Amino acid sequence: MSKPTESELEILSLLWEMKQSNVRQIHERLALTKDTGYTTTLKTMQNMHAKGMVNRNEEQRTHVYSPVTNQKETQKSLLKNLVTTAFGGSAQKLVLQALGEENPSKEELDEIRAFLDQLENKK
Amino acid sequence: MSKPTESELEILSLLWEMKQSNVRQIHERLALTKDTGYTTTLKTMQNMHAKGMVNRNEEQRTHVYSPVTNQKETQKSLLKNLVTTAFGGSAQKLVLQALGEENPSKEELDEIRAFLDQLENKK
DNA sequence: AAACATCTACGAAAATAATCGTATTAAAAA
DNA sequence: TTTTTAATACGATTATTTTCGTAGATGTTT
Repeated sequence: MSKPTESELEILSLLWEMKQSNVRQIHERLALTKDTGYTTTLKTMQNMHAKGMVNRNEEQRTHVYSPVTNQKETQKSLLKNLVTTAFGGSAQKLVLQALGEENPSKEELDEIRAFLDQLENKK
Repeated sequence: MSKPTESELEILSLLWEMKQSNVRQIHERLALTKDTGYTTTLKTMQNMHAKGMVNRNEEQRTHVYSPVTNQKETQKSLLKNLVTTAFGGSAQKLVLQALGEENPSKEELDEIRAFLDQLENKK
């Protein structure tokens, strides 16, 4: 799967959230934060379909789109890409940096600790 | 500072590592992993200079480039961007996902734990 | 049925990124 | 000094992304 562009990722994010959607719904969500035309959204979604990034149900006149890849899959590849290009290949550095910026709550810290323990037990 | 493109980020990474460099050196490093012409590298670096992304010392015929922003700064903004666009704004999710992929060593796990403790003490 | 609204398809334009060829100039070597 | 090497500048080309206008088809309302 090719790396989604910024615009495509915006739409993908909405599709993950909505499971499936037509162009109109996506467009209205986008229009909340972004000044863009309907046909622009349409075209982007058509492009995504042409790239095999989304499924399209054409049974009805109003096509229904859904993501091909799940969110985790995509997040994984984007993360990997960022680690490689910006963190010299070190996921460890990315994690520490992200933690430093995040200002996590006590609960979040504990959740991470639990996860670390779980990782360690696997070994 | 505008978001660097993929090519620009490759070059930035090398500049962070080398502190400063001329075009030739950067190009030779790039050429190890990528089939690209010298003038392509040159042009990209000129573009980066035009965007204010790198400094350029023109005292010598061979110009010397250096990064304007440090690595952390840039990593921070790229991370933030990824969290926003791909992780629905949740840095926590990004951290957990990254940890899951990383398969960290015992030492790395301990380093993260230490960092978590340090974060907690700050509160 | 006529007018209107709302789809998709299609193409084209504008903006951005990536690539490279050529010209020119300065330094180094012969 | 002549030749060769190596640097920058500049423009052009290609590819990709973003954007939108228009046409045509299909519903919906009056």
